Amino acid sequence: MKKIQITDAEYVIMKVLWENEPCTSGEIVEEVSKEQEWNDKTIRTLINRLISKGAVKAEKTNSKAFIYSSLVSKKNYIKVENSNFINKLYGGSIKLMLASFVENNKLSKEEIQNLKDILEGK
Amino acid sequence: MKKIQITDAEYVIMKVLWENEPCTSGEIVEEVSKEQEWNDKTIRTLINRLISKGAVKAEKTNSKAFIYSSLVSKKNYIKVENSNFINKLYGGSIKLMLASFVENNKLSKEEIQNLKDILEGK
DNA sequence: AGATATAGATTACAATTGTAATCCAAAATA
DNA sequence: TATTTTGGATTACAATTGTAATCTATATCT
Repeated sequence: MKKIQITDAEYVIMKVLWENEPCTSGEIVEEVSKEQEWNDKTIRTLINRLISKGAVKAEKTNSKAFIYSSLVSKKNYIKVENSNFINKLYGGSIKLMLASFVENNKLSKEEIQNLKDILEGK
Repeated sequence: MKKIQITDAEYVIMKVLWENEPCTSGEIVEEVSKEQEWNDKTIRTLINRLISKGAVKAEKTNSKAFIYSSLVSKKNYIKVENSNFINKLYGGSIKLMLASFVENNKLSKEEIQNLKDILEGK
C-alpha cells in the first residue's frame, strides 16, 4: 500500500466525512462551511483530490449527485499521524513525548489522575 | 511575532544546528550527510531558506565561511509543534491524545509505570 | 603560480497545496 | 416553460517544498 498524504485542508473534509458518511458533496459543503469560509468550489476540489489520492470514493446514484465515503478510516489515519509525530519529534519514544507535554503544560492534580487512569486502562 | 513554518526537510537542518551551533555550513553539511543523502547544494539551499524565514542567522567572520546559529529554540519549536498536533487531532485534549497512544500501542507494565512516574514529576 | 576545492549567491524546475473560476448539463423553482 | 441553482469536470494560478545546478570569488593544494 502506498502512503496517502492528506493535507491540512483535505483533513477538514475527511473529518466531516467521517462524521457524516456516506453523504453528498452538498452535505459536505454544508458541514465544512460551518467551520471554514471556503468557496464550495474549493471544497469540491478538495474532495476530488482526496478521490485521486484514494482516500475517498464516489458512487454514482440515480440522481445527479454522487455519494461519497471514506476509504481511509479515522482510526487508521490517527494511528499513522501519531507515529509520524512521535517519530519525528521524539525518536518514537512515548516517554519523551509525554514528558514534553507534561513539561509544557502545568497539569492539575485531577488531570494527572485522569491521565494515570487512562494509562491503567481506566 | 509571525509564525515561522519549518518544513520537514528544513527540520533536519535545525536538528543538526541545535546540536552543533554555532557552526559553519560545512559542518552542517557533514552532519546532515550522516543521515540524509542530500547534495550539499540542497543543504545550503535549506539553510538559506531558514535564514529567510528568520529561523537561522548567519554571521560574517574573518574567513570566507559564515557561522550559523538558530534563532528558534528547540524547546520553543517543540512546544509549538506539540500544540499544533494536539489541536489538530485531539481538539487540544491531552487526555484524548494519551488515550489514543495507549490504545494504539500495547504498553508493558514497566512502560506504564514509567509513564505514571513522568506524570507525577518522577 | 596554476589547478582545484569550497562557500555563498542566484537560478531552476516539477510536484504539491491552497484557493478558486469556468464551463456545462441536469434539477429545482418561479 | 424560462430561469436559477447545483453538481461535476476541467482549468487556473501563485506560493511552498524538495531537490538541485550554475556562476563566482576565494581558499587551499601541488
